[in-house]
Amino acid sequence: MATAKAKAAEKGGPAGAPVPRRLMAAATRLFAERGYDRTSVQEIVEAAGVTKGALYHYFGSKDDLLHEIYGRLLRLQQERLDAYAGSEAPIEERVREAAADVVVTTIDNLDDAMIFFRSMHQLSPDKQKLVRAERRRYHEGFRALIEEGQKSGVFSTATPADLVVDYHFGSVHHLSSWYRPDGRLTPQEVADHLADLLMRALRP
Amino acid sequence: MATAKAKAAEKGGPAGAPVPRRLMAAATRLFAERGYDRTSVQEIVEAAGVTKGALYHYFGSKDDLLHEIYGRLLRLQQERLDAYAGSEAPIEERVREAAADVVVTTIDNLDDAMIFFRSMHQLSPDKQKLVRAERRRYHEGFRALIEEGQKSGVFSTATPADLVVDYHFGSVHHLSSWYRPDGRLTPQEVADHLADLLMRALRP
Amino acid sequence: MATAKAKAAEKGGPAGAPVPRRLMAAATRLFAERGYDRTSVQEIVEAAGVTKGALYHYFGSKDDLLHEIYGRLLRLQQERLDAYAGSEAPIEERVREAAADVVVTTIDNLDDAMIFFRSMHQLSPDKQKLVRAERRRYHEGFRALIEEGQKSGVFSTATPADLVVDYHFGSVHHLSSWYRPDGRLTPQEVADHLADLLMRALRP
Amino acid sequence: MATAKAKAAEKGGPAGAPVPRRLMAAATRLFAERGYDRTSVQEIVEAAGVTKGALYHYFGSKDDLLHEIYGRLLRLQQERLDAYAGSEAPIEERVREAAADVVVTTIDNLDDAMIFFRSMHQLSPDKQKLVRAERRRYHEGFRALIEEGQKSGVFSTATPADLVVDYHFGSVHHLSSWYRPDGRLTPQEVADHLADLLMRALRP
DNA sequence: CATGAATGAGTATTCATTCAT
DNA sequence: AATGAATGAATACTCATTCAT
Repeated sequence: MATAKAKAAEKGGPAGAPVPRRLMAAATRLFAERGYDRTSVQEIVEAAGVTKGALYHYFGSKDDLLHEIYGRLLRLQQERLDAYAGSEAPIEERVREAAADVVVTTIDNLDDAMIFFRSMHQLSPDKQKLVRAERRRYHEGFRALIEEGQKSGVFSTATPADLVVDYHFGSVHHLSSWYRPDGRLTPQEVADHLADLLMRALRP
Repeated sequence: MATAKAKAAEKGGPAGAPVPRRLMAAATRLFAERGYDRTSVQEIVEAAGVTKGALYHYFGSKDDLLHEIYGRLLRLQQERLDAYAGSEAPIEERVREAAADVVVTTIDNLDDAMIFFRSMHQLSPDKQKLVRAERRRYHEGFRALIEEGQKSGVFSTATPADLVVDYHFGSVHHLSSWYRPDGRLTPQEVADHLADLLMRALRP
Repeated sequence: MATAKAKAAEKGGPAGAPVPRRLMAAATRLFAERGYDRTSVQEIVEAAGVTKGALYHYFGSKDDLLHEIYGRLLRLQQERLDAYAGSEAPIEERVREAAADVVVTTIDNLDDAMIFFRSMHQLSPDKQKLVRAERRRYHEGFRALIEEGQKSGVFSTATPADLVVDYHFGSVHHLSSWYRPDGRLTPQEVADHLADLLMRALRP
Repeated sequence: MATAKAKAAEKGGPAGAPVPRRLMAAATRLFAERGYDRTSVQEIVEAAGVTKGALYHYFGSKDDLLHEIYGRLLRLQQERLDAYAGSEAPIEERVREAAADVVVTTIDNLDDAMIFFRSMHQLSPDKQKLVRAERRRYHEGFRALIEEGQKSGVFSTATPADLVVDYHFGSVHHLSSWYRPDGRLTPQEVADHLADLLMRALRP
């Protein structure tokens, strides 16, 4: 039975995975499909094969599910940015790799990302504040890299670093509006192109 | 009273402006403030100083108000893009100006833009299809400009034109997430910076 | 039809009476029968022959219905007390009559009274505050009468007037716990007995 | 640890007292604070520092806790009334002392009393019947004392004994609505005043 | 043109209780 | 004796929309 559980849990699938994981998987899929407010708690628990009581046993509110989805994506991206920031590679390389990496991980978690950009404002005000604070931390980490490149002369200083970050992340956010897994380009190709555009824009 | 009307009508304000305009103004403000689904029809009619009957006299549904907001913004931007596309100026200049202009008009209509990016998926499927088609037309108009520059050799062909357009428009969509009217930069300055980043990225 | 309405409205009956009155009548009966919290909004609207939407069109919440029931009783009793307070009769007579009258009107509105004493604490805190303030005003009006009698020497001063009022009103509150319309004594007989007990206790 | 237990057990406190007692103490406090229906089983077990399983091990239902609170108070008051009834003192003295005593014990157990008068109707019908029967027994015991006084001529027969009992017990029930431990009068003073009012009302 | 009372299906959330361990 | 995950039915409340006037 332990092995059955382990097997089914691979993707948070409905069979024998732990209930909270099943709920998160169902919520993520449904929020991405029809949006947060168009998804009822009833639909989530039906998709997860549990009852409402079980959901509220693990999550305080529908809002909590949304917040957890954000947390999952934010933690992942922050972790990866930290790795690039702390690397020994030349700044130009670190920025290019970080810029491409965030594209790849966004595409790999496109449902989470779509939910993020569409539904953040439906979070309760206090949770929204928390998310914004974490988001800002991420933004500032990236900005620090850009500024480092500008100070060392490998990047143009024509544009304030803040704007550069917003420019790049606008395109990252936008991915969930147009990227289709069955499209012409692989995630890595898209990532390389977008990172390339950023690097070219930063040439002195 | 005629003067009072004229005065209040400046911004679609509540006093004596035509009822449909007052409804649109109220809906736009409220949708931007609290989101489409968090705004009730009751709140809209109260803010507009009319009754529900009046709203349903002019608009078929709440959904229609949203669709109308989209139409207003899309028509404006398409019009302006067409002007740049049809101009006699060198291609580089036309792209730079179009790229900057869409930033300025987006900031000038930041409420509309915020609603656009947050609430498009809350439109009814058929209206969503309509909007997407118009959006695609706009996208293709812009892509044609990029391709013209690539063919004539003034823009690098390293990145497919489609991706370039998505890159730039990602940052335009993103504006409503970070731009604040009381911020450091004027709309025109932001527009110049973002257009500059695009042009630098396109350098051969 | 206007006459039909008028006829049916006599007791707030369900037939043609105005919807708010029908709702109040249904709520009063059900709250008295099974208590506030054991009565669902669904049951109220069914008993009134309307839909939930109609209830919430006229009342902001279930709580509002309760508050309105209190208001109705409080206004009635305050009005009558004011009449006795302002009368020209000798103080002893005024107190006896007021003391008896509150018993009669309590019995005449026994459902309201029962709801009052059982369910007041289930009101929202702010509404509870309002009710308590009005109740205190009533209490103080009655206390003033007692004190007037004490000062003029017709009532004993052995007991503080406050306690006297609480003593009498305890028995008034208690009425809904034991009085049955089909019992041995008429409302007026009960009232006379209780007023008599008060007057005897107040003899110097 | 044994001493810690002993200390905390003084008031049925949470530390080391037996689990059922801790549950009763927590339930009593919470029911008095926010009412029976506004208190969840979860809150009770948290306040008692145990789990739901433990509660249902000792009590059949939430309802049982309420019933037990009633039983505790009723047993105490019946016991004390029986003592006065069986005493050798003159009837006037026995009534005065019983009337005062029930006031003191009500104030000493004000939480129990408040729960009693507010929440009796929230008991299940059959338990309610039981409680009412015990209450009636108490009422009749007190009435017998009044009647004894009336027959022996020391009390007026102007008022039926039943009504006299209801008059006095109305004020006892009412205590939990106004008595505050930090008020002007001690429990004994209040008791003396209320007993005095009763005795004065009964003067022939 | 405009009203606003009324609808009815829908929403998130709560909670006493059970039961496998 | 005790846990705590899970149930499932019930709850108050919302809201876009309709329609007789």
